[in-house]
Amino acid sequence: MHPRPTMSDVARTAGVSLKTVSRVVNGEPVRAETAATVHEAIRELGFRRNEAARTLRSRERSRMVGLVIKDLANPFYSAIARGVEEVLRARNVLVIAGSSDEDPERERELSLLLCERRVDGLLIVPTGEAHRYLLPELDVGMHVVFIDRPPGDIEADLVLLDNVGGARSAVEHLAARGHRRIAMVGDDMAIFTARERWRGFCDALAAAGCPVDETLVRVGTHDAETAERVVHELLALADPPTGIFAGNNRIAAGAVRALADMGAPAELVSFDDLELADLLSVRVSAVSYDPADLGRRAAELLCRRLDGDTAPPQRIVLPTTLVDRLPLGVAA
Amino acid sequence: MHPRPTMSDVARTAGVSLKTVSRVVNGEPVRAETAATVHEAIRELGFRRNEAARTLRSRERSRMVGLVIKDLANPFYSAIARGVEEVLRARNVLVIAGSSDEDPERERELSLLLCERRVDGLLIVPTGEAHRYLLPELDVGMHVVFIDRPPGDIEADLVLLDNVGGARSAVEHLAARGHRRIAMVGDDMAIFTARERWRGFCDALAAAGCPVDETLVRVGTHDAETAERVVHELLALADPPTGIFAGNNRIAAGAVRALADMGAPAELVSFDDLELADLLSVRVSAVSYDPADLGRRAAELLCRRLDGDTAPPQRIVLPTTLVDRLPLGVAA
DNA sequence: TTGAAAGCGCTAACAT
DNA sequence: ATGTTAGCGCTTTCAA
Repeated sequence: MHPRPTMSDVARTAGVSLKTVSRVVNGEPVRAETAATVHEAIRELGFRRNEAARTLRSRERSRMVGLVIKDLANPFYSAIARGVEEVLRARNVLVIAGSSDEDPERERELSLLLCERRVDGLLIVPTGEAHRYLLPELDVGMHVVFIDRPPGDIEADLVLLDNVGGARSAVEHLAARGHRRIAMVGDDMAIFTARERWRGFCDALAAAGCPVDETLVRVGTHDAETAERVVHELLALADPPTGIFAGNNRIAAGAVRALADMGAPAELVSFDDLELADLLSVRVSAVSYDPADLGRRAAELLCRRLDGDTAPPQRIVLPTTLVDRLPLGVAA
Repeated sequence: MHPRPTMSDVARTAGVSLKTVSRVVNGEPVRAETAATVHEAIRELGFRRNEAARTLRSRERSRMVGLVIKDLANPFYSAIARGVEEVLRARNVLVIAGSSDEDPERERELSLLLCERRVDGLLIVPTGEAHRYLLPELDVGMHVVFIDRPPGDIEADLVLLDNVGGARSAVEHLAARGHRRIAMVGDDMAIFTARERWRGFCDALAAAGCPVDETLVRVGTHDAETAERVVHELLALADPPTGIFAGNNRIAAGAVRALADMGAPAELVSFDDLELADLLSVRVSAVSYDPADLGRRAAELLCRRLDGDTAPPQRIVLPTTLVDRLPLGVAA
């Protein structure tokens, strides 16, 4: 194993100066014969330019951006990563991605590690409420775009889903099918998207002239197992719901289990679509959207900032679509 | 917006030498009072050390590894990414991840970009058959571990699933249930895993004393739509199969659609498990495994190499588990 | 067209 | 305990 050759090594081997090698590597004008000699030396030594050194000296951007998401393995977030990559690839920018696991401290740690690496920008699906630690970085020109949820205590660019509108459309869908007793099973209200979806749920009920029945509202449901239990409880009520709005796909999966178990005595609409939904034994309509779009739009916004856009912080809201999979005709 | 401060700036503000700042930042012994002054200046200026410069000078590792997978958004590959991250986080190593989209040229481009960034190692789910372009990098000490498929024309560390054994267990499962007419719907035979699973299929049939019926073998099926059509065709045969082995989850999804459509006249086993499989209208057993393990094992192997292990290229094969979801009793 | 010298932001090796 | 000098691998600047 040889040590990694540098431009000096190439220069020595080719019998030219360091600067000439630099010129060849950068495609600057050099006599064809000289260039050939240098290329020969490059091949012989297996030289590859050190991008970190180049960036340091030339004061160009690092062409890396940092992406902090909840969980790389979660399809929702990995789709975001993919959208980000799609946009940045065109600019030859690489993505350093990391999972925060919903731990604000880990999110902070990761973000600051990325700043030390001098990424050109940071894309964050925030977990905590405290983002003041980014202020010094914003001050010295780091660009940050938040995705899916707003940051806690700073103003910054933001790309969101239309959580309120999506939830509203789900409940309108149920109301239009004749349901009056509509339940909501939602996630922890500490989560921004859960609060927004709850707002949409209430809006739609109000618009439909249905009072909100507290006994039919179960927020704070964070996993599929709990959701399954909660839906069982709802269906066991004396006056059970005939329509159920599941606040996310984890909850929907639990709800599908409970409904399948009880012979589907209620209709289900889910925020987030489910894999192979058309093949499930229980019909489920869904508030659908392309999570990759969140990543794409955030990356595009970041690129505009890198290109010098200094407009005040933007807030982009992406629409959702309702996928109707409930049986034809009106229920309840 | 201030320019980004350097250690010199901090030194000037604190009225000390550059080296003293370096000492403080690195936690080397410094008089408490001096340290306080320096910390004050660091806070005031919003200084954060440039990791690229540090790495360049100290000749330490970059603490970044590159991960090249087929598609960041695909749950199989994003789970690999997650496994990699899990192992590397403990070492404070960040992951630069990119999608090759099954384009060997893109894979090459990405890998070499990562080498220019001087990542400490490369984890690649290879797509092409040509990996000689990595030889110069291997020669100067770059560490490469391949995941899920072997590289084309070089020797290197490798972490794989037991494709042959998994496929064999799937077909044994069907044979044990009394099936004699077992079909295989497999992916393109240009793909390593498809070839291996085909081998397992043949092995198991031979062991069960079933001849391989060519009319029941449909390889070259790359997407769910094709799989659906192919399974329809199989079921429409004069002497149709009673058991079907789907070579991957895309194919299984198509097969589930076709089977649901025809009233499930055959039993299905899939290589790769399906999301919410227990809730599908068609029962499907699966050859299951933890894709994150592929990433973890590969990252661990890489770490051993970084720690100086110079043993010859390793080949790690991870076992699969059969998840039996077919109805009790013997079919066919 | 080519080269020599300086320096990006930092640490190593040596002063003091 | 603190500072000075040199230099990581490269590009910039300026000179030949």
